[in-house]
Amino acid sequence: MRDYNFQEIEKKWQQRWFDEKTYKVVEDESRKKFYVLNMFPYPSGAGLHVGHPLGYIASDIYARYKRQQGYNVLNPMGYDAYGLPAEQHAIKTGQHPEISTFQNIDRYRQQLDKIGFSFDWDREVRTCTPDYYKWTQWAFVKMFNSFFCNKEQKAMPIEILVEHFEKEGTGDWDLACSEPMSFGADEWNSWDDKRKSEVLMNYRLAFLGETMVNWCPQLGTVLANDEVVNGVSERGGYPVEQKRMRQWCLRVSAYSQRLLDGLDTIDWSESIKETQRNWIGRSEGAEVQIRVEGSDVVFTIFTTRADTMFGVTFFVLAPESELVDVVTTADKRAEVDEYLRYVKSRTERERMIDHTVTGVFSGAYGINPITGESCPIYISEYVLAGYGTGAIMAVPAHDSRDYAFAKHFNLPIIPLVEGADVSSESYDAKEGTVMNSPVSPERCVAYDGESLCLNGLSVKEAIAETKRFVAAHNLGRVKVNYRLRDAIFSRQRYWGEPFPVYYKDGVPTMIPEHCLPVELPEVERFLPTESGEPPLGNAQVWAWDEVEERIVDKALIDEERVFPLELCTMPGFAGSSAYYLRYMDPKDDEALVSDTAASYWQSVDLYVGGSEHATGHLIYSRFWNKFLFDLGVSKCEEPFRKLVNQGMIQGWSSFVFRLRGKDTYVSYDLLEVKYDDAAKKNRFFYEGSEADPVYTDISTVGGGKVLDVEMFRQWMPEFRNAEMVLNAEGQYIVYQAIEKMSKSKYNVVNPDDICERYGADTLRLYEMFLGPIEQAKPWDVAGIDGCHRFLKKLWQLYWDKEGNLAVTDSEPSAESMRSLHKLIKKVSEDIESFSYNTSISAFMVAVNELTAQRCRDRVVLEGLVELIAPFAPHIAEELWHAMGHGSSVCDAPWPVFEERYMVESSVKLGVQFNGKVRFAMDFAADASPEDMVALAMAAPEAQKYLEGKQVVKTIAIPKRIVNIVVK
RNA sequence: GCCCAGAUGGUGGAAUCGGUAGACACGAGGGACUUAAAAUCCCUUGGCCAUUGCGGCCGUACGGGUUCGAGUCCCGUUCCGGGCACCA
Repeated sequence: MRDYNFQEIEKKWQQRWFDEKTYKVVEDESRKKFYVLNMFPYPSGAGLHVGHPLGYIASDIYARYKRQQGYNVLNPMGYDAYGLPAEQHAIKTGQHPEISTFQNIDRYRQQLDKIGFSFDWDREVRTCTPDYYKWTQWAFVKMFNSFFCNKEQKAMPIEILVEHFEKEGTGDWDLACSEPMSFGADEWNSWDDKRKSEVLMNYRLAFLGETMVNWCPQLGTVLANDEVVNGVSERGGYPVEQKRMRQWCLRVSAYSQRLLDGLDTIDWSESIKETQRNWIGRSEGAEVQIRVEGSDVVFTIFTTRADTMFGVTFFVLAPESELVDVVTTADKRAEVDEYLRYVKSRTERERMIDHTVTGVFSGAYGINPITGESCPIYISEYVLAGYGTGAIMAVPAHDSRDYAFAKHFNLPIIPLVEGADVSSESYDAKEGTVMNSPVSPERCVAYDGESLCLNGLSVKEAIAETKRFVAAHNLGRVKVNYRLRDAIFSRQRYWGEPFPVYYKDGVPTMIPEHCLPVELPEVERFLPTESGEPPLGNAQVWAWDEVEERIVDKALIDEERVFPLELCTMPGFAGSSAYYLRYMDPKDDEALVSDTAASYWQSVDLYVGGSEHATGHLIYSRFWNKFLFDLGVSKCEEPFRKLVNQGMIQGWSSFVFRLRGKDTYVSYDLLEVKYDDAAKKNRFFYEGSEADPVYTDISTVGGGKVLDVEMFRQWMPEFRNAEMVLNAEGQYIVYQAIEKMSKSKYNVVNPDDICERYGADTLRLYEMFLGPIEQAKPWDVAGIDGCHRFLKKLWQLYWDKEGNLAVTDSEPSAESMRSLHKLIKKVSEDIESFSYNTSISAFMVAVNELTAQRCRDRVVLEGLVELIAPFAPHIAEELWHAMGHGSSVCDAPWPVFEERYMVESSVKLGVQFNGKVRFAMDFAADASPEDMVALAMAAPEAQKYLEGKQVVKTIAIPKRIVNIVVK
């Protein structure tokens, strides 16, 4: 017997793959390409845990499978190296974040190398290196120099817009913008450069905008919408407040429709597409102009329920709306100001949780253009400034929020749908027949002799009719609104891409493309400056010399040629938005990606990563790609054709219980557990005194939740002299809970330890065997022995008792060939559908069958190695070479399934009577339904079901089923 | 509240087209080998009844329906997970 020495085998082949650059890939027009990509990791200080490789293994299997099928497979890896943890580490230790980041990257690389991935490391990218972020800055400059035409639905160079303005002013062009503007050519031509640049800012895809932002005081920076969860920061959980600030933004909203439409063309899970659809939040409606009574002021409201205009009893403005100031009457000023102060005092989180009705009357009235009636204008925080126009018409009968407001302020409620009972709640459904629209003919204004009447129509018809009426008589327009907002692109941080921007007389100006990259300057301190500037304010050499085109000392700033540079840096998603394009051509100095490389690789065929990026990276990346597609750089409208979301692997956290104020720890089974309703958690008591749960490292806990007391005492000094209260069996039982793997929870399982003990191939197999790839599951080491045993059995197929290769060139038996081809079929199908867990089961069955058959035939055993190679590449490589092959098994052809080996002379089928299976019997494989029925009825087992009964019906499907219905 | 995805043994999970439910693995129990342990191998393992007779009944969250036949399709209910949420 030859032992399966996995440590030796894996070390040997990993070295060979490295030395021979087995996984290096080059463009080759003669072969079909396939692009596999993992979401690249942020290299954290905690290193890799067993959850990280899950997706990498799944995609590696697919990549290796495709390569064996003859595809030219691109399977790169890199690092998302900019991030907050490295900066916070730097603030704490004074060490430059680049040092700790690069250390972490080295550690990741070592850990990844032990698992045997087929990455082409020559294509590695790191978002924090200047040769990489040069292209992040470049894309930003391109966005700055672009506008978006709504009619063409694409980005175009800003020069075209300037030319248009010079000739026609705004004209009839429909443009994506921050604020709608209207001016003539004369007006434009009369403006100075500063004014022109301000106006252009309204249209640029990367623009400096004065907007409400999520400001996080604790982090000292603004955050994008997807970085704020439940009103607190995603990282750290700090409160977030709304603040008006001048920030760089990306006009992601311009691409709303394309981002939505693209979802129908890509192979992503329905749930993640739905998440993105929600996030984009398209709603079709109408904008209607409302004139303020007794003045020329006109404001616009947005509604999706145009049909309810006859039920409007008041209007509401968002407290942040500029209109508040305009409409408020003198006598209400004090009240309104007080209300605005109250709104400002509330945090985003308070506003989200607490929905009590608040608001104030502005003193003004708006005229409903349909009824001609005046309704009071209120100000309330339930109307959001950032959506629609920041103003609404309130229809309490058919909107629950308006209803609550109307009840609170005693405003009238007019029902508009037949049979709707609005005595205790609003009727929000868009169903039913419209009435009261109008109540009487005189309560309706005629335009050009036509007045609106909706009575008798269905709600849906009424919506369409009102939209038509409003548009036809210039009372407003049909409008599509999106919830998706522009991305705030500035971060008041150090460890990120610097902006290629300087301020010339306060006008933001791009640094010329040929001067990129603008490298991140050195600073003394990574904290904001004393005057409150972002950390880059600490940099001394941080000013732009326009004549010499280089970065110079700040002290040289003058009015002619040296100007201050932007102090903010770009957010985390900047570097991760186009990295898949850079992998195609990572060393190119002339372009983000060369035209040839982009044309060859097109887009990512398979993208694997976590679903937590659904509203962040996966939206930004699609936006970024669409922009680059408009530029002609990217060759595909969508960057990721197929997306697979791997589930998180959770850890088992273990707790011991410390008596409050003592160094005594009580076994879990001795405690009394009480549920505290107020705190919504369990509390634990021992002999009347309370015990607090304390994390203990999972390595201190053995099977059966028994704590190794000695190990526990040695684990941390604070437990050295711990007194342990044991149960009757003399054991200390811990409490365990499933949580996300995290360093601070001491529940991290490290892949290195598994590789050490069982080998990388076992780890790969086991992670895939754990269950469906998309599903979250706790890491449970218990099952790993099964996968390890399987590899040992596989190994034994190839060696005889003396340890020599046992493979022979004999003619394989029909049953061995059947076992093999059954496996080929199953595994090929499973890989295509990412059902790796079931293909591993199929391998186990096949190996058991071949062992029982004492199969030694080369044809079968080589086929087996070819099939297992993507899953367990090390053992496959070893066996492949042992069987006399010189080249790597990763270039071995993928076996082709042949139906002829599956042919069986007979099939075993269940025979049913009245739909229940009663017995099984053999039928000829080509038996006709009639023969099958006859044979089944003649069988001795059948007699007791036929006895005294009449056959009503027979159903027989060859190779499937025989059913006989009797009565 | 709206949208999406789920619920199968002690556990992870199979059943890909409506056709023998529980593959495969873990755990558990029993046995072989061994001084012993580890390793390895064999048997049993959804529930209940019968187990000196090869068998019977029930069973895929719950209640209905379609069908010769339903884990799978349809209607309703409950529960768990995820997303969105004063978005007009």
